Amino acid sequence: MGLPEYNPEEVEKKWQERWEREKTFSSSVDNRKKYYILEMFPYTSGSIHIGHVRNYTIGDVVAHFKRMKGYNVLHPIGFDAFGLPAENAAIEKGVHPKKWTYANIDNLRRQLKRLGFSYDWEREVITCDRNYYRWNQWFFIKFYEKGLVYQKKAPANWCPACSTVLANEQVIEGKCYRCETPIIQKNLNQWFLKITEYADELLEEIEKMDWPSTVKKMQVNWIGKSKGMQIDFEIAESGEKISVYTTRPDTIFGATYLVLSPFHPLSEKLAEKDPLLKSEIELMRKEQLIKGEVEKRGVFAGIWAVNPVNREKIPVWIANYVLMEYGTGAIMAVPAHDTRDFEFALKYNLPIRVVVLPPGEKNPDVVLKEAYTGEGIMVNSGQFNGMPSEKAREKMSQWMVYQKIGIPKVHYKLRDWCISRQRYWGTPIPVIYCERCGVVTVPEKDLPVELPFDVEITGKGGSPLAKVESFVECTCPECGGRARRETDTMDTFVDSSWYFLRYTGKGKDDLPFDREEASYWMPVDQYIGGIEHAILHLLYSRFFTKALRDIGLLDIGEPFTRLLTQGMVIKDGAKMSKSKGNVVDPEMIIKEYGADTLRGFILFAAPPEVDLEWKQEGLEGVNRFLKRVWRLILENGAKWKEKLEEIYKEREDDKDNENELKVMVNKTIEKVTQDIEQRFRFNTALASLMEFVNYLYAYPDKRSSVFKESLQVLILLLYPFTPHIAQELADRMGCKKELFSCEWPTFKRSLLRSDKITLVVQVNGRLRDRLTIFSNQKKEDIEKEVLKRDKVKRYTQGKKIKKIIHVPGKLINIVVE
RNA sequence: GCCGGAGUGGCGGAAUUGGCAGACGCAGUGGACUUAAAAUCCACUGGGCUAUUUGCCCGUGCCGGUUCGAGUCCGGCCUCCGGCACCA
Repeated sequence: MGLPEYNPEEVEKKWQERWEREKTFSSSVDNRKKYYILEMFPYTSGSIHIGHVRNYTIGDVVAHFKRMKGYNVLHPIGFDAFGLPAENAAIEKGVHPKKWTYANIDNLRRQLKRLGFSYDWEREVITCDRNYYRWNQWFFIKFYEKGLVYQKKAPANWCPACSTVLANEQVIEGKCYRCETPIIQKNLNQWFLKITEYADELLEEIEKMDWPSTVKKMQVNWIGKSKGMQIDFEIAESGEKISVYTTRPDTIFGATYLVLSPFHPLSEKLAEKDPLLKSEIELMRKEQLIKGEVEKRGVFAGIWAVNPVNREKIPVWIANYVLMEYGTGAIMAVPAHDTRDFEFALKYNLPIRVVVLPPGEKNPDVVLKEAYTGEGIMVNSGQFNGMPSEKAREKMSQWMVYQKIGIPKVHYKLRDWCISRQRYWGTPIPVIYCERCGVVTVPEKDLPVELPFDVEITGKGGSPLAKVESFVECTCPECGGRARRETDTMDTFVDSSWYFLRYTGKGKDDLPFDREEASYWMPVDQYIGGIEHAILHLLYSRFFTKALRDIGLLDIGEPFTRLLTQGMVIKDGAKMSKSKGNVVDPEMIIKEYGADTLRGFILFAAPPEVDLEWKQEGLEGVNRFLKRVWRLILENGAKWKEKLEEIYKEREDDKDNENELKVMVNKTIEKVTQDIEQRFRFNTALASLMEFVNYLYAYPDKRSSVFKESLQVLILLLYPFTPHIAQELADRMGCKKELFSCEWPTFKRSLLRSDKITLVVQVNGRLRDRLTIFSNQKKEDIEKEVLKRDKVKRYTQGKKIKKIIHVPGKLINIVVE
């Protein structure tokens, strides 16, 4: 036949080299409308895996599409390069973390280029570069000045295996998010970012975001806002105050005892006087430090409190189920209406008094089998008896405020973000401890505090930096006296909280990012990444953006307008992982089938947000499709046209064929456009392209100019998905331009439907017949014709027609009795 | 326990606003080409009853409802997946 065969490796390398040489996808500020598309940058351990390929392919489709739609597209990439794995490699293999990391980056970069992603490589960001992490330090100092950073001694989540502190968000089911070692608590002096200051704003604005509702919900739950009352109880003997926090002030008449956390200051005080109590409290403290549910235990504190609403004397207990970190560290126990209090009261035989009567219940002294936590009618509650509990909640709150017993209070589950890590491979915290001046931040001119290269990493005995004397010992920038440097480094989530801002400028080093460029490009229009970052990274980035706005560096408060969370790639029913041995290496696939086939398959196999089951056979299907496209184009050697016009022409004397082909082309354009633009459904977009190709193969008149233009449309529509083959075929057709600069084909509305339509005919909702009609036929004529059909008569004969439902162009349903 | 999400052929999935269930692809079956294989092309492919086609019945996790019409909406369950979890 003499047609060149499809050789993906040759084609792909040719264009990849050209894209690199000519910096094809480089972008800069201009007067077009901008579009910032971003995928979560890769962590620099090892090599690219299929999950990355999925993430980046989705982004690349959108980037190409938007370019063709005329947007000025920013599509950058970089590397998240600090973190524990680099140190683990050092411990296991004896490689320096820096060498290991940069070697990995070289490999990742090569692999990404081999996949042909349209990145602007001039904007590459590497978070372990001194020119990047110096800005982490600079932000730290700015935040410190603004009061958004503080240090405190606090019990910290400590991972014994990693010998470091972890943030709350990094503790998953009581275990380390990285190594799954059970977490213990340790009291340490640590640095915190005041994310709680933004709790309300983070909560309010999440509602408005075009994000998946699951992610929004997860963040809302994580912030965990609750509205209630802080109520003061008095200790009977001394008149001292104990404040409790409750969301159910309406149940206060049912409070039959009070409970203190074992960490409560009063528990501490009582323990001092009573050695027996002290040992009990210490035991409970230990129990509480174990994450997860522990059997409820408690002890009578030996004192009594007075319920402010009815002056009743109630016992004070200390129990392991009350947390010091939330509310006031003390609660009023209402066993009748709280499941935990109920369980505890049963165990220690404490009184249970019903104050909210469940609907249908008449007896105010009913004996409950379990706590009733719903709403109902108030009983045993003095002047509030007979009121619905929702209303009582409001009235009693007002009354308590008036009586000066309590005040309304809002609490959050969100905690401040602890950023101290006792590790080497991270950003040094720019703080100096001076014997005379105390805590001093490093002056801006001395930044960056550079991470020393010569260090011994053993994984044991605390921070490796603490052992580097040349690093630790320094002079105080204020008094010039002897001082010591902070040896903790920052959580790597700090690095990823602003990298998207760094991309907006090209390597300017007098500022973290150029304000003008940032205000042009930001916010990110579309962000794409794994659902596993729903809380951590996405919440931190939102906080950072707001904090940067408040120190005057940004005009916006939300970094990511639209978010897509892609599903995992699964093989043999499990997430791909080395330990399970079910990993598929993208490079092997590329070698065998080419990058276009890999990209095509991963888009075709499932919608982006759904988990994708890896099936080698499916890959071959997409490869077959690309080969079919290759042959279709080359066999019919059409010439590339500057402007498409034949496919939009409407002519009365069109042959059926021709009209149908035009409809097919226009419908395919519409479908692919909508699937990319509105729905992110690349699987159905590709399916419609496959249908289109099947149709073109079967088309009888392959010499017509409409057919030839159709081939060009096919190439243009295919380009975002499988750019190399599309570009090559366009080139062979004589296209002088790169496809990204070609216009995305439009469709003509009047050509979305052919003259002849197949109408579905139902009788009583059941399909009985099909009828071909002309789109301009009158409604009444169609109905008459339908009723004459044999297949219809069979079901309507001798029956009364009640009504006819006619959905024009779609179906007719004849309803008979 | 609480909060999300999802259940459709042998498989991945499609059906966008309530209107032909199963697009597209995989696997499978039959055929063409071939000395043969690969590649490619063509046809069939949810289940059952019919058996010449026509045709009829059943079918989207289960039970019920709304509607001319339900995979889609409503009520009640079941199962699986994800998140949070002594948060007062």
